[in-house]
Amino acid sequence: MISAMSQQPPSRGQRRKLRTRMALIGAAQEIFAERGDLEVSIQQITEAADVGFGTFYNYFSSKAELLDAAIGEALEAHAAWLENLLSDVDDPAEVFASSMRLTGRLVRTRPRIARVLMSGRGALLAAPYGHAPHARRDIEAAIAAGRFVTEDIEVALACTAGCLIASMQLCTVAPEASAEDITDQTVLNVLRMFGMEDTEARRIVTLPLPADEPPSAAI
Amino acid sequence: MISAMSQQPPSRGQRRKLRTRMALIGAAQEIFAERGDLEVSIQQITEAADVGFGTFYNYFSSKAELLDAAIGEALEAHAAWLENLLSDVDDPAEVFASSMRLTGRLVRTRPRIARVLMSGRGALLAAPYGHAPHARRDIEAAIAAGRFVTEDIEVALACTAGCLIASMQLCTVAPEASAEDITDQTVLNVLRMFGMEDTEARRIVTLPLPADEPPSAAI
DNA sequence: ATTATCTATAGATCTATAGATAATGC
DNA sequence: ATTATCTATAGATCTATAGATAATGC
Repeated sequence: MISAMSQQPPSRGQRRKLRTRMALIGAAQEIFAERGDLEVSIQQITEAADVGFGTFYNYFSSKAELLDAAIGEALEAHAAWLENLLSDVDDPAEVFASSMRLTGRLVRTRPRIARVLMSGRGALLAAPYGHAPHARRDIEAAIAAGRFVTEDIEVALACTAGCLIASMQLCTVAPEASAEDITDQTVLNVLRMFGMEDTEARRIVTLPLPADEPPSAAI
Repeated sequence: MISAMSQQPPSRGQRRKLRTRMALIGAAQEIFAERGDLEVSIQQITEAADVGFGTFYNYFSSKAELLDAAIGEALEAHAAWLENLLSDVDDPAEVFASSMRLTGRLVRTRPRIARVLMSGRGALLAAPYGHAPHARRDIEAAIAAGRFVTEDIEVALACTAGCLIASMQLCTVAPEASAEDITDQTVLNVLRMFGMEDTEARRIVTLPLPADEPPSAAI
């Protein structure tokens, strides 16, 4: 493939293209996070991204296409961020729980990316990319290690995503509530759902979390 | 209040107004269920509802207002349907579980209303109307009866809604899967989340359900 | 007579493209 | 010389309203 052959560092032009693309995606993420929907004109998007109107069509052929790219980018950045923060944790149950706890806290620490993850058309743990495959792998490893019990892993994954997104929405509508408390309570509920005994579940949701660095400069 | 004073049966004109209003709401529900969003012109809505274009503005001043009314109507109809079907069940844990099991099955039996409930801006169990207050009351009664254990009822309600909606979405993307199995597995997970012991939880999710009559003629 | 509904349309968008300008690569 | 970006605009929407028509109530 051409991309595998050209191992040159990206030229100035390629960097410029990437910057323009990310400006459009970033503007879309911001608008999507604020209004929950892309009910804006392409002109408003290009203005927010500070690029010429016609430039939009050099990158995307419709608003929906930009929206998909914006959600996909947020999911990938989120997965990479978690992967990086938790790379040295061995216990899959702990990786699973800490990933949820870190994600829930984003509602306060990085509200825009949190809103994209929440809305993201329910793709947070259902998509075949982003963090979803990691979460599935953690659940399977925890089952193999005898730490989780569940009958159907697809249903378990859906319930996990549903609990997390719903509790993030709860944090959003109650701005004065503690997102840490709500999130950790949610994770405790999920661990109980997986048949984990109470003392061990409580230990896992009170472990110290790694320092929360922004997932990417994009959003 | 005037509405309390006028106990006359509705006149022909009032019935006509209600019909027109419900035609608009029904068309919006249908379109919303199909596309997941109201990205349609008012003209297309009025055409689907088979009313004149200008009539729209006799009832709603914007598309968003119609959308809110459409979601609210679906939530109310759904709550009334469950209330009616389960009115003679005493055990709150059973009412709670059967409500979830009936709702999940709507994905197959009444896909349009199911999609409105799923999308409904996460309001299925978070709104101050519809089925949400009933579910909260059932959880509280089950706690009082010592059948459920949970630390925070708001979080518990959010997790319940999240699991149900996520599993309904799972049923939607896997049309060949058994919605009964997925839904009952989900309810089992939720009951486990509420600290219910396994044998009792399994008994409750295998109880016979009342016959599934449509919630209303509107959708 | 009153009230709801329909038809027609003005004015305000919004999209997609064509052609001009600016930046990059050799 | 090539490629990306910008500006300007034609054509196609879409919204909101005004005025005409049809249905209801007395």
